[in-house]
Amino acid sequence: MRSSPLPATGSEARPRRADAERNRRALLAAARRVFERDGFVSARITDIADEAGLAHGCFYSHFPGKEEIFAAVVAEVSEEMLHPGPALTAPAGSDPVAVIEAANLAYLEAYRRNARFMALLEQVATVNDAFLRIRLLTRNARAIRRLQRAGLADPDLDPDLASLALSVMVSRSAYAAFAVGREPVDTARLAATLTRLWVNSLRLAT
Amino acid sequence: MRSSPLPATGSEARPRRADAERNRRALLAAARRVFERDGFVSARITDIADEAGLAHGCFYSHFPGKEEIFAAVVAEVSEEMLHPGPALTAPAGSDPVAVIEAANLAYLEAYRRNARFMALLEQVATVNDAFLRIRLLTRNARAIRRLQRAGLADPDLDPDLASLALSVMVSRSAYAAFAVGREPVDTARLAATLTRLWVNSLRLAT
Amino acid sequence: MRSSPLPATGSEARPRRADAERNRRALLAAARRVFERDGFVSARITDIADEAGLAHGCFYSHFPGKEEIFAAVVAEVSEEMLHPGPALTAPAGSDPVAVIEAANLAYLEAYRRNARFMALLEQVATVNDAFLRIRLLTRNARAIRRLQRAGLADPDLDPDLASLALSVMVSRSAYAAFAVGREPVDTARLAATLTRLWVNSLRLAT
Amino acid sequence: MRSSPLPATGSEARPRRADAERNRRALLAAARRVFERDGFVSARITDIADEAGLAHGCFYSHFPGKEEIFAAVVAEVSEEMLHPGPALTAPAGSDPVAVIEAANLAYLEAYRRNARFMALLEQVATVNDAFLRIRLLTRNARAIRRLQRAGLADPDLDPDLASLALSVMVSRSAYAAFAVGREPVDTARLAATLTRLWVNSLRLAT
DNA sequence: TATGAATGAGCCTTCATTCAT
DNA sequence: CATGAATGAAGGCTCATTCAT
Repeated sequence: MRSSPLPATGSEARPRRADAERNRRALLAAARRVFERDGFVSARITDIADEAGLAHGCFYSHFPGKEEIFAAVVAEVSEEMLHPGPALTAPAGSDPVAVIEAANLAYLEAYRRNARFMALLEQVATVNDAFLRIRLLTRNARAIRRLQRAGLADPDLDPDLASLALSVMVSRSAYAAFAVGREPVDTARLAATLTRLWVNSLRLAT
Repeated sequence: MRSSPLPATGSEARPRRADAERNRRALLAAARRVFERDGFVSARITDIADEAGLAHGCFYSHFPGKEEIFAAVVAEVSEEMLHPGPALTAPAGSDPVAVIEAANLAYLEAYRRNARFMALLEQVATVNDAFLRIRLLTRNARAIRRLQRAGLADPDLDPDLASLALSVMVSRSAYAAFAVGREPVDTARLAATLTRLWVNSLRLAT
Repeated sequence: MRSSPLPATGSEARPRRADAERNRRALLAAARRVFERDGFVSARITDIADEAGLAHGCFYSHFPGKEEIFAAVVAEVSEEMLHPGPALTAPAGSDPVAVIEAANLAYLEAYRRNARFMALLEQVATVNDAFLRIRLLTRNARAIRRLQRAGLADPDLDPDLASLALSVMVSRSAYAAFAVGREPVDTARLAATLTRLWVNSLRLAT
Repeated sequence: MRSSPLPATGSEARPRRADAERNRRALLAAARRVFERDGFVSARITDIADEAGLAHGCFYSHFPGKEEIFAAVVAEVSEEMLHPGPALTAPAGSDPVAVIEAANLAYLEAYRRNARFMALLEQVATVNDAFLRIRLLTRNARAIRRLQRAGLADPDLDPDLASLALSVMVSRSAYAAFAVGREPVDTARLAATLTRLWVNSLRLAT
């Protein structure tokens, strides 16, 4: 795995650095595999280092501890999983149903790709994580309010609670379908169902 | 890990000494408090025994280990939490919306009462648990199919996926509202919102 | 062993006492079985009491601890196993070879009957036990000296060391044959061999 | 209890750090002292590590548990104690009595050097150990048969049983003399006695 | 930085012994 | 005396973290 660095002419600094970065990446990738396989609690520093082909003592040159490397893996995965539900903030004039369906489909596909790690996230989710979602919920709630004012959505719904409920409906359905269930689920069919439930529930004019 | 997930509660109900039963109950109550406070993994046998006012060695006279006492606490809580979503199988002739609202409200109230422990359960939930819910989902899916055939529900919905989505919408909203969120949530208002979303999403004739 | 004293007039004294003695015997018998099955170290007070059909707390009404009940079992078995080798102190005029053979045979038979417990004894044998044997050895050594003086035994042998060697030859052969070996050993044949070795080794005039 | 009775000593002979090997040796030496002092059962991992000047956690870097380090000590001692009795398989033409005496003396000396640990071995001896000796016994039994056929040994002896008896006579005399007895025993004198008993008992032509 | 041996806090579990009933 | 629940000392083992090389 390791490439032998160039002989000591005088330039050991650069290959050293390159090795370090490579090892850091190896640890991250190994951590993801180990976390997915063993869960957060059972994952051991030693296992992560072993999986990366490094001595366990080396781990601490790159990460202060298990929580931190977990956070780093979360950050990696989060790039694909930013949106826990379809954003209703599409440009004016676009078909809102199509927008919702596209967002749902994108989310479900991303979830499916990262299903093992997302399952892990659900178990480790802490209060902090939950509050991170609040912004998204607020954004969705604002969109629902706008639709209500425009006479396009059921005016009897509480925008905040409806936003919450529909958001968790999508994310938790993805969890049930991809992280827990064993039988393969037709992603498009699930996306279509979620979109229709969403549209129906808001009584979006179609 | 260990064999019997649910210790036989019935057969040991009549112990030789009343003290023994009292201490068993004390351990159960203490375990619930400790689990809610520290989570399953961090909970220590010693803490549970301490919380119950007993020596830690005594713990093993009543439960084989941490998993078993956890299962016993789960069994206790489960009596209140049997229904993860509103059952659509109300007696014919009753107002379906009222039925749904009543079921939702009952579920949310029960969830709120046991919120701390339910939050714990979500984190410890295993694949097995998920499959236990399938029966309920199947029942709900059947109800949706029946309504569709009767022309009372949106015929374009996939009954199985819709059943899943609405079920997790309710349970996960409860989790977000009572187990994670800090601000008190108006249970009635949440129940009303969930019911309306449910009715709307199925396009139940009202 | 102990005779039950006269009852105190007409009360519960007699059955109580009788019960106590019966339980003491039950514990002794149970202890022997448990020791033979599990060895001294692994034997637990609880197991002995269970085997006797008594509560473990009851054990301490009869014996102070594990060592003491073990000693009591040893005492029981010792009644059959007093002689670790053939005594050479037969009445004058009797055939010495016949005496040796009879003694060996008796010892081997007794060993075979108590083989499981004797095996245990070998493992638990302490320095103290060893010194208990010294008297027997001294007695045998005296006999050898007498035979040497009478010109009936090899005068070049050290009587003390020969006594020791021949004694352990018999007892350890019994151990190997009955306590360790799995195949059944012909006791008579072993006795005959030991006797012949003994006679030969002392060069007893035959 | 655990799987490998003898840890591979050869493959780990060249550790990355010389310290590791030194500490492994320190643990072995410490274990021998602790086992001799406290016996197998009472010996604690902590004591062994303390005796070696190491933290107890470090023990597990070198040995999986108590049984394994004991086996390793046994292996060490066994190099000196391979022969539980004099081998009768001397080259033709050599004086058989001298051969027996030399073998006995060598065995007794080795036993004396390792007396404390041999005493321990006797107590921990299991059925397995006993069967390991069978080969040696078989070899001796063959030698006795050969002597009998050559008219040089008592033809009335059962070769197998005699072989067993004489073997245990030697090993158990060593035990009595060096492991149990407190008074110093003259090794040469004991060897001479055992040899004479051996020669006499087989009626070896001298 | 990489290595991997050493450290030691921490937890689980067993079981002899006590003691109230 | 019998009972069996409670006690708590004792020891095994794990594993995150440190550190000398």
